[in-house]
Amino acid sequence: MKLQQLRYIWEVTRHNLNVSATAQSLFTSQPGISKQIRLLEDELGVEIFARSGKHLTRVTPAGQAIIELAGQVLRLTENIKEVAQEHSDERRGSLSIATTHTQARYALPPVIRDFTRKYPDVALHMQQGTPKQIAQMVSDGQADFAIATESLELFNDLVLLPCYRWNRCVLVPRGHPLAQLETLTLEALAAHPLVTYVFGFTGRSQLDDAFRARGLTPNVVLTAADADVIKTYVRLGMGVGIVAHMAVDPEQDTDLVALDAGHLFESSTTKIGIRRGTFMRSYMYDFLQRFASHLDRDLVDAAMTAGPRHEQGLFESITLPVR
Amino acid sequence: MKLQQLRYIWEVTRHNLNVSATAQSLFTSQPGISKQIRLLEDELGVEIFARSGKHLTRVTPAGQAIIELAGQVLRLTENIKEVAQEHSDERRGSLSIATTHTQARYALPPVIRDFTRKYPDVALHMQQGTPKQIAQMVSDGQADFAIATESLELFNDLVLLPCYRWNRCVLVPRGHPLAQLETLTLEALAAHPLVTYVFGFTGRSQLDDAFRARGLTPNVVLTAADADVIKTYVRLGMGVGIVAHMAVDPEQDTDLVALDAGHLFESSTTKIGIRRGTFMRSYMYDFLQRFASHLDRDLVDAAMTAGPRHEQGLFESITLPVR
DNA sequence: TTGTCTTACGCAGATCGTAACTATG
DNA sequence: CATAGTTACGATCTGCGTAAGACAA
Repeated sequence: MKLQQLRYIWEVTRHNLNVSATAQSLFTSQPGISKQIRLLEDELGVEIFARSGKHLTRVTPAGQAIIELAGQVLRLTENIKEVAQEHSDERRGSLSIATTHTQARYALPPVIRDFTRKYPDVALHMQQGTPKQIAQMVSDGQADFAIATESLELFNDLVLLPCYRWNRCVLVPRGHPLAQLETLTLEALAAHPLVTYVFGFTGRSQLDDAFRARGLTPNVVLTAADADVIKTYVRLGMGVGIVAHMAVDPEQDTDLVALDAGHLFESSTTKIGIRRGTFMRSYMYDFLQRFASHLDRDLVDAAMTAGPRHEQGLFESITLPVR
Repeated sequence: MKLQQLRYIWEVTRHNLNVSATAQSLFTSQPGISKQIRLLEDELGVEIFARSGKHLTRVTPAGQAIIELAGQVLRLTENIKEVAQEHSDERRGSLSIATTHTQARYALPPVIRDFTRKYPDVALHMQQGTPKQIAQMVSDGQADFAIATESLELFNDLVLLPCYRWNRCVLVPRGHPLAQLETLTLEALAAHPLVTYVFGFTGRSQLDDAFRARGLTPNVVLTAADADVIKTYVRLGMGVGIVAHMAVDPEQDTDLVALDAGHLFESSTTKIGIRRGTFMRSYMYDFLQRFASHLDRDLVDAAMTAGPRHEQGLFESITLPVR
């Protein structure tokens, strides 16, 4: 059994059992992979992939279990490399952050700026995606941190670190009737066409919940994955925008009026998800604390080593900042 | 990074950093190991072992972490092999049981007999040792099951499965004054020289506790690791024996009188310890249930996947058999 | 001086890529 | 007929063993 063989079966599975495509992505030859897989199967005495003729059609039950274990092995070898790098040069390495537009655009910039300044030799990758995509990326080891408000709890191999709470603003053009109201209500909102986040993004579910709880059906005419797009359509007069409070820029958005909506909706909590078992580089701890100052090393370590679904208790006594 | 390199650093550590001895135990050459370790260190860019001149003197901090991870990798590769074998031939394999004399001599024989009859192609190894030794063996992966009454809880990488409860008998030669008493008391026992188990064996601690709780100091004149030796000395008139109830054979021990002592001592619980993360072969589940019928597959799986120190709750509602 | 690791060197086996072949859809 | 996997073969690399050298206890 070779590490490469384990890598091959893992990668072939990730490429929908297409050996040729796997070979391309690994910059090696297709026969090489085929042969190594055969050799592994011979050594183990089990078929890992079921073949119909010359095509790999599916993973055998034994293969399921073996590939799962192979994945664990590969992640551990990654950890070994990380440990080695940490001890050879603790300021050099890489950090891959998967996140949503909202975080990337409004929450992360100052943190990223300071971080790259302090760690010029840490290669920083930022990948954008839907909350589910980014959670999947971290779960698969393609990224180190998932930063989002939604969907992270669906993956139970992720440790979730709550970072901050936030609430919403209603955005209207100057002179809009809603801006004249003394107190904003859900009923008033429901009377207007709305422009807000796509479902599955940026606390959209809390928004729907609030309307439903009052028996109202909001008239959402347009949804977008990010606040910049939403603002654009509010400016066009398509409707009333509902965005995260942090997405309002008092300097840039002078043509719009932002009405606080904290009393209308439950606040949402933005979290960082990290794969359980990930080796944490020192600069990773540093990043976490820069993003959310209560996330000190001890707390993070405690959360990472706590059993699945046990880590939330650690945060009960902590008051999260509100943004 | 190669699996062999990880195996080498792991084994070298287990052999007190003696490369030559490691090479011998692995039936390979010493330069081969040295070179592979060097190659691994070069690749990782960290020293794993600190050297003074040409001798490996200690493990570096980075090495500590790397070796720990390497161990996990190696255990996972073992699991892969087990999975493969389970799927290629679920009746062939091996089972290594580490246990104490008491279990091997009195509790296990019928189970072993039936088991080997049903699984002739499972190579059964039985290793005897002190409770601490056998727990260490399972923790190190040298054995699959640790069966004992004591010390297993000291290793928190073991899942503990309670099997049965048992109590003690007092053994005296025919005609001994204690045999005439209507009810046996601790005070009466304390008045006689005692022969019983060595500390750390077979529930010895419960025995000491009982005397101490009554403010008595037992006069233990002789201790042994097994009941056969104890009986021998009881026969020689050296003292009164206190052994596990199951160690008394009504047919063989006709020259001795066994007085039940269940009312004098707290009962002890014999447990099976299994390393967390071990892949369980189907015959292993079968063995467990033959040894303790309440240990069905679901219960064992639940205990194995429960977090450290959480598995005990699973057994709270189960009444263990008494032997 | 003994035990132990390192360096040097050569062989056997393994890996990988190219190219030709074959089966599937 | 195009796509994808297998077989065949040769160049290269790697791992391992022997033998000789170097350093500590």
